[in-house]
Amino acid sequence: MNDRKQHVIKMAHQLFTDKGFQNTSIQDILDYSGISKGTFYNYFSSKNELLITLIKTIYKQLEQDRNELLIGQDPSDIDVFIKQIELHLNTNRANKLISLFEEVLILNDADLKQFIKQGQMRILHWLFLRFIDIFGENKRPCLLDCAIMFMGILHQNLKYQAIVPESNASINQIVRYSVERIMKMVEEVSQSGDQLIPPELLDHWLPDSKNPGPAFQQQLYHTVLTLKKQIKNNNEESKYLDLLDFVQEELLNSKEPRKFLVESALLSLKGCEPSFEQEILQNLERLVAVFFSQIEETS
Amino acid sequence: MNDRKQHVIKMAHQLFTDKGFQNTSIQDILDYSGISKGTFYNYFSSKNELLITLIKTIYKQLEQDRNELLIGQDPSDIDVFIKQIELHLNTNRANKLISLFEEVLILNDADLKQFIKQGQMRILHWLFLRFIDIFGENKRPCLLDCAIMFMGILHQNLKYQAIVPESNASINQIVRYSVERIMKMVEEVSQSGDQLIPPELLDHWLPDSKNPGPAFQQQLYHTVLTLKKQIKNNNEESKYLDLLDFVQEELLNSKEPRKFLVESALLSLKGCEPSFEQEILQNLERLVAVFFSQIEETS
DNA sequence: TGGATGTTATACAGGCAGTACAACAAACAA
DNA sequence: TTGTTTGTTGTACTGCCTGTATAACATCCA
Repeated sequence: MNDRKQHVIKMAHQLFTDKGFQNTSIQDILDYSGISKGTFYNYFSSKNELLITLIKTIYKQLEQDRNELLIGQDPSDIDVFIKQIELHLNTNRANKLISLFEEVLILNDADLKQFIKQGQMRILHWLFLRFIDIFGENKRPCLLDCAIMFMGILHQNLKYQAIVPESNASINQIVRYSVERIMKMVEEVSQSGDQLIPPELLDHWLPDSKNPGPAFQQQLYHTVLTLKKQIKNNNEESKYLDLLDFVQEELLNSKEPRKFLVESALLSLKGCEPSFEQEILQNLERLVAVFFSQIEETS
Repeated sequence: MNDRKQHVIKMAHQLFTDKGFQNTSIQDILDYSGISKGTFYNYFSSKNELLITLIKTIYKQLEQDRNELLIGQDPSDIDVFIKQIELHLNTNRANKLISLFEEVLILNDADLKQFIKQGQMRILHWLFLRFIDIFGENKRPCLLDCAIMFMGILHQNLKYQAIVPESNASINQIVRYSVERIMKMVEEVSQSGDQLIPPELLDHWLPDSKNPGPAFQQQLYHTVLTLKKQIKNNNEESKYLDLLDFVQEELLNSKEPRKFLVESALLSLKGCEPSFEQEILQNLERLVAVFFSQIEETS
């Protein structure tokens, strides 16, 4: 990435943590980082896209650091787990990521929402896998529930601890307290046999990068179908049908999907706007974007 | 409140739940409710103020309904508690309050933030008092922590349940599951003796409780509850229970509370002095006095 | 009948996001 | 060297938003 672009991201990050995302105007970013409007829109299509790249860089680093803590250690060692959680929390706090996340979830930007939700899903997935390390494969059925509840317990404890006037508890204490609770809870839940969400559902939520998950397949299939129905009356019917088929085929069954071809196809489809409902076409675009972002992450 | 103003609030509420708070412009509200800009700014100083009054009306109703569920019931009955929680969640869902809340917490409006945070504190406080009802005074030291964690568990379970494709779990199941967990957890935590936040801090967070309103309601209801427990062994038990219920009902839900009746009831209660802890009864008297002094002030 | 109060319509100032475009700068190839 | 490409700048513009101001109109009540 460009040095200059990097610099803009850094300055924007500072502004976001100082004044909040919403409360930072693009003009602020321009002034603060000393670039012109034209350049900004050359780098990013919007403030949201800037935020996405910002969060991506932070989290890529975090996941790497977090996994390094595990190298050469016993994965069932609870102290290692606690260290990893603390790393998470400290990163979050240092970058004020939580408030940024919350802020973003409000915005009516589908892309951004999708992106954040996937990030949370990845954390949940990681937590689930670590719980299996720690508590054992035989407790698997209840461990997704427990991972979900652990996030709730931890966040809530942190939130109210922050309000306490003279906060006498360190992050370490809160994490240890929360971990203590979840350890007992895992025992209790696994004995009771209760289950809210079977862990298999994780695969639906978190499409395997190279092998798109069934949920993704279904969504794509459904979207394409809806679009196909809408072009019934068009005179260039077959052309658009072929384009849609191509996109679907390339995403689902090609080993190395060619991004440029798919995007070109989308562009052509857009050219026939009146035939399509705007919303559905945007859905397709979103799906394609999600698909390729996952490809690029893993490579 | 003005009928017209009420109507504006109603229309705005609909727009907010449909399109989100941020995404609804004042112009939208003007068009949708058919008033002019001048009138709007005559009613409210800003969109934020409108939101505050909106949330206030909803929550006033909710707290009343929620407390009514308890009248004449055993306060330690877990099923009553579950019903109250469900009422909360259903109201939240029906009004899309949660997203509104989250949305608001972002905005850089200090008033609004304060208002919402106090609302959350009130819920937490209520939860804490209910936990004392349910689990007993002797577990008090850990019950604020448990109330906090219960909120985390419940919200997180709901959040991820909502993502499940074919949500086969009802709200009732989720609440029951969460309550089951917290019950076991209370036992565990109270035995371990761990504590994160001492319950005394609640008083620091909450605004002064002298002024009536929701805080007053909670105090009243809790005082009455404590008294009820103390008369368990009395031979004229039912009579005193009825008296207490009457006082609570008259203060909270009557449009024109009859002072003479309430005071007569207090006198009768005093007649059975040995059964009551002096201090608690005086609390009740003080609350009643405060209540009527406020009534007389405003009339 | 006349004043108080509430309401409307409209114009206006100031701020924001995003687009468009002409002019400039630096790198690079022939 | 010259011409081209590519990135950058500054500025102007559209369109949407909030919040203020005000003249004209409506309604109620004494």
